[in-house]
Amino acid sequence: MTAHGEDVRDGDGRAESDSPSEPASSPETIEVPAARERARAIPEAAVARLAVYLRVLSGLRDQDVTTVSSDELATAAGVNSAKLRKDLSYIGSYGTRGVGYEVAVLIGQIERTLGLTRKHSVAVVGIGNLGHALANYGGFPSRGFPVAALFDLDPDLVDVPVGGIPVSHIDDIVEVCREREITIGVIATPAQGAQEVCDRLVAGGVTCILNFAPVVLQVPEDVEVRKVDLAVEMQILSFHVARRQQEAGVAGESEVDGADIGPPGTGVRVPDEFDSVNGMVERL
Amino acid sequence: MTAHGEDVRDGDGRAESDSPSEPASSPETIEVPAARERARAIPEAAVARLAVYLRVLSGLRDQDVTTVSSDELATAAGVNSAKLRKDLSYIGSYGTRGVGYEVAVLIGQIERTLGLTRKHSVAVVGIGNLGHALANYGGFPSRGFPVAALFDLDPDLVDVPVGGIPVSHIDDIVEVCREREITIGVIATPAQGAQEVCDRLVAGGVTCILNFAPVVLQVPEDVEVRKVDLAVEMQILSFHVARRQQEAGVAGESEVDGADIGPPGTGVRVPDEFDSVNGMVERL
DNA sequence: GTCTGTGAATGCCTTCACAGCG
DNA sequence: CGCTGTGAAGGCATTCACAGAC
Repeated sequence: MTAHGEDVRDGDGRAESDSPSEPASSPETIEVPAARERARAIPEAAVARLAVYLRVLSGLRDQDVTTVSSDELATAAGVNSAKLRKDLSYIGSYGTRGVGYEVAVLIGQIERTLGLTRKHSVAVVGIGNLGHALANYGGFPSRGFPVAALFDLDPDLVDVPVGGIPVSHIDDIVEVCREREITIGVIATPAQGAQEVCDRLVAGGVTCILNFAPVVLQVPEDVEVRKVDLAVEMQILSFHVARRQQEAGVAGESEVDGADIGPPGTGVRVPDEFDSVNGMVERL
Repeated sequence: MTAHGEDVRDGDGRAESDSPSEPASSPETIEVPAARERARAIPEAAVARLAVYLRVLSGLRDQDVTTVSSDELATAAGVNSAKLRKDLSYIGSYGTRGVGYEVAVLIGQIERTLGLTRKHSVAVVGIGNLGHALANYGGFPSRGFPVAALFDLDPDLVDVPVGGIPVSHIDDIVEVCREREITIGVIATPAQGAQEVCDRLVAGGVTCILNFAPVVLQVPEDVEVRKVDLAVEMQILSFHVARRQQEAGVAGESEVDGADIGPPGTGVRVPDEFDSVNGMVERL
């Protein structure tokens, strides 16, 4: 999403996803600006796939491919061609019957639809392992997502530049986000601080949040949250392993080696919460 | 949804998601073992949420809460109570009418359903930032996901222990996975090597893969893949920013500052591919 | 003939609403 | 009377299948 969805969407939802996210539809707005309102009409699931098509198309462009059919593109993106055509139809008719799509045109239209023609300044909160990675990644700024602010709680980290940007203290989230016009906040903190951080980001004018902390964030309805939860992903995989084993004959009920995780339910209390797959995201 | 999601992914998401993932239903199998076949019947989206409920329930247990109603649990998990009850109904009837659910019982049943009563040895491939984080995270082994193998291409890393486990060379994936009975493979490499790595994991007997590389992996149908794609997540958020701005009056068409990302379609070629949000996952 | 674009059909998931148990 | 469990209804998303442009 999401899978997870995404979902949600779920994901995911995906998706998966699928994955995550809660659309919250407002049926009060009447159809008026037609063309402008089009965005509204694109299903969440389709939006997620458009991003995938965009990546594939970029790859094709790099190989100097100028034209592609729905079948080729669909295969490369891992979907069937009917779905792909329907997805593309939401953003308009840019193909040529009997031929296919022009790669450059399609890239342009998808970028426009996804709002990638505009800069989206990003703030990363929680400069642990993942935070570091995000801050250092050069592909972000070049793709329209400049990382413009970093935050952490640790005084030892404050003012230390990571990926060229000095880390600010969490207490300054609101004012720094306001100043630097941050639109997207990435929460890479442990579970405990996440809601607090989220509140501050929202107070600082951030309307979109990507949450790696294993908590369900409470936000006003005009704020969009997407969640990436490794614990959930692992457990979904676990479910599929289990299912497959059941199917493949009850005989295969091998408990691997006696090493049980402890009687579920009453079981041995585990250090703490899968909670933090996000602990993994903590200080290195 | 991420949500995987997909999304499933999404939604997701997704699924979800939402996200990600492709169920691939086989309608040939006839209903026979009823109870055993139950797992089959649980919707993918519900499985993702069960993992969320499990986390919330663990939190409640830690606070010594012994009983919880569908309403309380639903609120804490960020879903509505009808959905939660339906999800729980897929795994059986463990509530008490007029009262609610016993926390311990529910935890046990969800763990059983998700196959968490069994160990799932994990291999992490690509010991960059994210790989490091995963290898170091103590919550994995304690929750039934022992990280039992690490792989990287870099000779400088081979034999260096990370999180207590020495890194093996990518060339040895097949035999090491066989030996250590790895069931879940996590791909945290850049895009280029991902398919190759995936093939080796599969050859080594891995049936479930969590993929962080921005590529659509090709796998046999008996292998389950979940994808986590930051690029997609960011772009979905971007879409929502764009949509919101359109809604909030056309006037607000502020291009922030003239800094465009370059004419989409024909645009300035960007370093390379959002491709690797995964670059972020590369060597620190 | 090829391949896109799209109404119509199908199937999945969510939501409703209430019967039934404690 | 409260809260669970669940059939039935409704809403989305995917898939089908074909008309129409090239």
